[in-house]
Amino acid sequence: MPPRAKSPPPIAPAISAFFAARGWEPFPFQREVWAAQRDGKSGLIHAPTGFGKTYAAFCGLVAADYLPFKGRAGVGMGFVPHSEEPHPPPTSPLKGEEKRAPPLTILWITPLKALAGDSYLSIKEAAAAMRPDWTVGIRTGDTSSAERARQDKRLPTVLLTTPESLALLLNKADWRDRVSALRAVVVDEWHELLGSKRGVLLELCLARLRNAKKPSADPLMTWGMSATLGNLDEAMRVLIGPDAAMPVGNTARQGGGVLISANIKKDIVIDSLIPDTIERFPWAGHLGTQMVKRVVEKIGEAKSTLIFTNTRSQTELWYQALLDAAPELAGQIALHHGSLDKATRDFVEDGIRSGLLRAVVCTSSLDLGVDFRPVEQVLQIGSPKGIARLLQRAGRSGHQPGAKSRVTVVPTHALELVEAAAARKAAMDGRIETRRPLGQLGGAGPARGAWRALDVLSQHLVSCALGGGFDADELRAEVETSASFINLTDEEWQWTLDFVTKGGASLSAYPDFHKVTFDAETKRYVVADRKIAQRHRTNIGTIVSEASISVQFQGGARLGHVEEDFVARLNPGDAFIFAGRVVEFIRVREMTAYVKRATKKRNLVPRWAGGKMPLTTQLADATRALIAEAKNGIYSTPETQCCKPIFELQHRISAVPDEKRWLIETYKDREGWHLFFFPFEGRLVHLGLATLFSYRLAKDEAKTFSISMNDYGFELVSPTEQTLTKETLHQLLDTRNVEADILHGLNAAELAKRQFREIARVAGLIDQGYPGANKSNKQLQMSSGLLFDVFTNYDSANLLLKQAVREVMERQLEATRLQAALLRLRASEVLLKHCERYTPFSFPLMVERLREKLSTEQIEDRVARMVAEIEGEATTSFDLPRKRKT
DNA sequence: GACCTGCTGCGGTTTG
Repeated sequence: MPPRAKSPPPIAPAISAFFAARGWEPFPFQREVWAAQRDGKSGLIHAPTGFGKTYAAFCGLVAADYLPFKGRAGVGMGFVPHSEEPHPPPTSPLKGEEKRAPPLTILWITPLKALAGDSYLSIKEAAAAMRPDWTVGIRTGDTSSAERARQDKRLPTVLLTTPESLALLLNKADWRDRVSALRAVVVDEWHELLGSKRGVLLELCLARLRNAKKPSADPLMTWGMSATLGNLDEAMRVLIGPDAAMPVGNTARQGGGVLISANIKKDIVIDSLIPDTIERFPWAGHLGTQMVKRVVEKIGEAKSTLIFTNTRSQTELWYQALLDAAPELAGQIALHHGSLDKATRDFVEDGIRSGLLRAVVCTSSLDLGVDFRPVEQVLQIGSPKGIARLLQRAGRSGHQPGAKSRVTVVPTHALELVEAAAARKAAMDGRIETRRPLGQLGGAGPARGAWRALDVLSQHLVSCALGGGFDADELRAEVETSASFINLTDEEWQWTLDFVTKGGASLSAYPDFHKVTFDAETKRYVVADRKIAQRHRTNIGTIVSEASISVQFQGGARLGHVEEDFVARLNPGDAFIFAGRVVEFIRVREMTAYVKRATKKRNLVPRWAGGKMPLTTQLADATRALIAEAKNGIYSTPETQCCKPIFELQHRISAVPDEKRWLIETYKDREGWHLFFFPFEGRLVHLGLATLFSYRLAKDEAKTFSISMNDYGFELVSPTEQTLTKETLHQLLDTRNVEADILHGLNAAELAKRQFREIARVAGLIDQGYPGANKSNKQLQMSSGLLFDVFTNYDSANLLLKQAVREVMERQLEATRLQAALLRLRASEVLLKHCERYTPFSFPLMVERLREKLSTEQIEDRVARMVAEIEGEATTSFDLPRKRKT
């Protein structure tokens, strides 16, 4: 008989003692969490950070595992178990060894490696106090090979990992044995994964884990933790899978999910830095550096400040601007963004934690992750773009129960003041954005135009073939239990299976694409080729980044990375600002740009091609509502009050729209006929509308339009006469054939081709190369472009091609939102104004368009002239975005 | 000497 492990201490007192020893309040909804976990249910916990969600979830699971499944009434913190009879301590399957830790019992998934490390410390501490027999470990890409080897022998009782590392774990042939004792999966920051392909990948892995449970075993619990979302119930359903469809209360096995939404009152203060005189405040621009003095003052008011910006280059510029304005801050401020070297970022993060740094200028790289207690205030430079986003950032300050979170929006142009006020109103009313699962549009459930991420499914099929092989029917049934693949059609399933086995219709001649083979003996799909297996494992995951070049001091430290295109335009001797310093470019060798400290003046800042986030629907709605107030002479916020002169001018020379009326301005000058439309629907929808309108206007007679857009509206300019009547407008707003017309108007093939790169990568059509030896962007784009052409010509039914078009429609044009916008505009009255000059609303659109076309000198002249024209009505300066001279 | 537009995230190995 194998020796029995030492009995763990009674659990309830251990949990109570753990909390008591630290003087912690229990998590306010702890009873609910634990009661659900005791009954083997799954669920989602939503509460502000700093209230002990992690401990609540973990301790409950510890107790749930410890006590027998039936007949428990509760544990710890005032709960008393019905039965004092604990589970028999786990015994080792390996003979002759003493005191083996229990096998993998809890899987803890985080979207960030850093978060895994952070939670590890908390969990390790809690486990040590309650279950000294448990082991806790981390497995991410950073895990050492020694630790990997240890884990490969035997996984720890609690394993913290990422979705990608979990997928890799399921690639191992014996994964089922390793998870046979698994009781619960916890997904931290689930909202970060939901709505992306990473989330889809995780859904598939969770379906695997659930399905691997023997019917006789206790069910696998899934617990998620999420920030505030407008659709928490949907987020929970997607996470916990088919459990959610079950009625609550029959048996523990069938219990539906438990949504624990802790409406803990968290004080959040949102305000704006109001410019001294709005008359001198820009109408356009994005940089906002004219507020630098005010920001320096703000920094002085708090012990520690996070300054969020919207782009990486803006971070670099603001860091320099702050140092220029307040040289005494040198050494007390730092910057942080995703293209900086990890060592620098770690250094900065430590500086915030220890309170050494006064202020850090950052991008959303600091939105999430480790807790920064010393942070007292948050500044947001420029539009926050969304309410949830602003709240997330506000939450980085006042990071403990009872403390106030505060964020101050620093506007970069006048209308951003209105956005800030709108965001505050919406936040106070609890109007928070939803995050829809990928491919699911409109209301709940698969809607018209819904699409499925078959690239992720393809990757998953190969993983399953590697992870012990699969039976097609069984796997299909399992896949369909994940929310993303509910109602998967026969065609989609068969196509994907063909794709991984034969490479689809056009690649059947190439054995490299026959990844999965059918093994007649075992009657299972497997991966027979070792090379294919290895290549698959090195390419797992759904994140596709732009290829980049590292920047490194010659013979010294790495600074971070910039994009190929930027480096391609540099000549040796050129200086640029990067990582908060001025460096001089020397040369490129093997995907590394070598630099040295620059003696000359800086003149360049790298630009990165990142996402162009539009104003969210909720924030756009709230902004329109405040503008409508202004139209009626109501200025209920300090921000709109400040903007009063601008609204009055807009009203005088054009009109101010409201909820029932939308504004179109026309204007004619030497350049041609200008049409300005102001739906206030966010820039992506505006791109779609601009494309749609220009296509429809040009359908009958050949015409060309220049287009520009921002989050408030868009402009069409025609060199030939273009007038607009209410009749033509009616035709423009026709909701029929919208997608077809947009696809005609856009170079859709080109867009889809670009989008296809990501799909080809995720589906395993192209390799990224080994980490550290990544292929260049051009290589990737070339091979994915080649495949795109091959499919288009020889395999037009390829479902990945169709997915590429859907992704362009939904991600780049927000087609669903566009349809809704059309309906709204059709139902509204139009205010059609012919204007004699540019207005506060149209001015930014004009600047936006000129920026694309004109050189710096030309644009300066033009803008100066335009400002002069407006002068007298209201004077304004402008913060003009400039084209870089290269 | 002006003045700068677009976020984040992960991942492999081992046969001497």
